[in-house]
Amino acid sequence: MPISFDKEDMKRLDEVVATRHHVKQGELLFRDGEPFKSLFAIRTGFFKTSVSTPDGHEQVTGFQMAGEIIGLDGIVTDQHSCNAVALEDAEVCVMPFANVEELSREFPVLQRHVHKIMSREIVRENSMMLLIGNMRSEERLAAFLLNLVQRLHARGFSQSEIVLRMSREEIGSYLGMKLETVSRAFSKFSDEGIIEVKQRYVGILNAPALKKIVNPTGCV
Amino acid sequence: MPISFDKEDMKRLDEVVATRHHVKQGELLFRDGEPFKSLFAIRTGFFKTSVSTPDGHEQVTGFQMAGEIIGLDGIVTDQHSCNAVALEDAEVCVMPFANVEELSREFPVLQRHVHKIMSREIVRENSMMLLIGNMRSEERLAAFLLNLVQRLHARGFSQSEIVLRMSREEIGSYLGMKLETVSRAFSKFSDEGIIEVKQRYVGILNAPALKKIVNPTGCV
DNA sequence: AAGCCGTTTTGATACACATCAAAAGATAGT
DNA sequence: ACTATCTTTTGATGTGTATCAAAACGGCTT
Repeated sequence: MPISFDKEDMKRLDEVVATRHHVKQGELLFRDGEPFKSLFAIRTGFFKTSVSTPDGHEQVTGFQMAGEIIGLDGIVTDQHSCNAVALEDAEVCVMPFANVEELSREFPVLQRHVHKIMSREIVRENSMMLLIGNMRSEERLAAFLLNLVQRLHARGFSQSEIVLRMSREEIGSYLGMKLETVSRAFSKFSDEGIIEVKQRYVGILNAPALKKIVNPTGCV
Repeated sequence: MPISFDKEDMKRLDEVVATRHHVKQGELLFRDGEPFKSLFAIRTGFFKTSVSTPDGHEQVTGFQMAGEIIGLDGIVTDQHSCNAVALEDAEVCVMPFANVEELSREFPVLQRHVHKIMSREIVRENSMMLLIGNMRSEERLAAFLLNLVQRLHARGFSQSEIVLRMSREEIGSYLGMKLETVSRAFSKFSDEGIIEVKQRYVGILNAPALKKIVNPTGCV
């Protein structure tokens, strides 16, 4: 948090994130239809969120990692409208939304922060629509991998190595393609020497090439 | 607005929506990259928002009508990240975001309202990802038409008649398909007697059939 | 009313991805 | 270590939608 607060302020702000919660791999943090009470800040671990069609088809709507906030979908109806599943053992801060709102009124910086988080999610989903609606399968996977390393790198992990926490099927669902197509795209990139794949480990050997796949007219 | 304010309050709240702005058909309300200052509440008219790939491909991210808010994308970076174009002559209320934030701190109902609007947009985009990622072209168009009449009906328009404000190409961009495919789906529905199409006029003759196309296992 | 332009429709063909199928490889339990 | 199960890879085939092309239609200008 960029601004300095006095001790009293800090104590109040701490209250909002006081309680923590552990979620084991495979467990739900919340599910579609459940009453909404709190946002969750991920401390450690990795989540996926997803929505479903009535006939059971799942669409992964996002993958979230440490430092990211989940649960924003629940605000509008006071009910969650998606499922959040831990893809590895995780710890979250439970932030009762009533507290968040109360403190936001008191601390403009926090208010601004909350607004930015929600806006960021809207912008992210805009770009996902662009991705799913306009790109072909290999472009989607390349964009996905670049996004993932970039976020991991921002958290102090390697700039060129990923250990995927999700299956091919989950990647496919997120990107609007079938698991076989995901696998084929991985193999193709691997054959071309752009990446190195061993199960869920992915090494990025040629990042510029990946970027070029996403944006063929590499005019940046 | 559901809650009652005293006169002084109303005056202050009015300030936030004091200035109005007219946008002619085809004109931009804001464009990608432009500094973000205000949200816009649509009073009359019809807008589309879109993002673009570097190579010029456009993805329509939404169609907005009276009563809806646009500009939320700009909050996170203080820059707009999409374009908003009027599809018919329109009037908007300009709501400087600094005012919105200030008054939100003062009036919890307003704060709650702002949060819900942002959350609603997040949920809408989740369902768009599901639509584009999992459904076939005819299902997408059916869902699109149902969504449109529902929103129009909520504004006092017909439950079964639409005058489209957007071209086949714009519909296609929004739904992740080509304009020819949109046209073919329209023709198919028309042949089947589900809808009546004459240019941009669409009459819905058999709403249940449309719903069944979206959700084949009509278990609701 | 004639001519021009952009939009929409319709047809023929091509291709990207889905689907179906099976083998190979990992992972877990006994 | 060995079987059972799940995940991933790879191949063969099918299909939905894109692409290419041209005609039909409607709106606008003069």
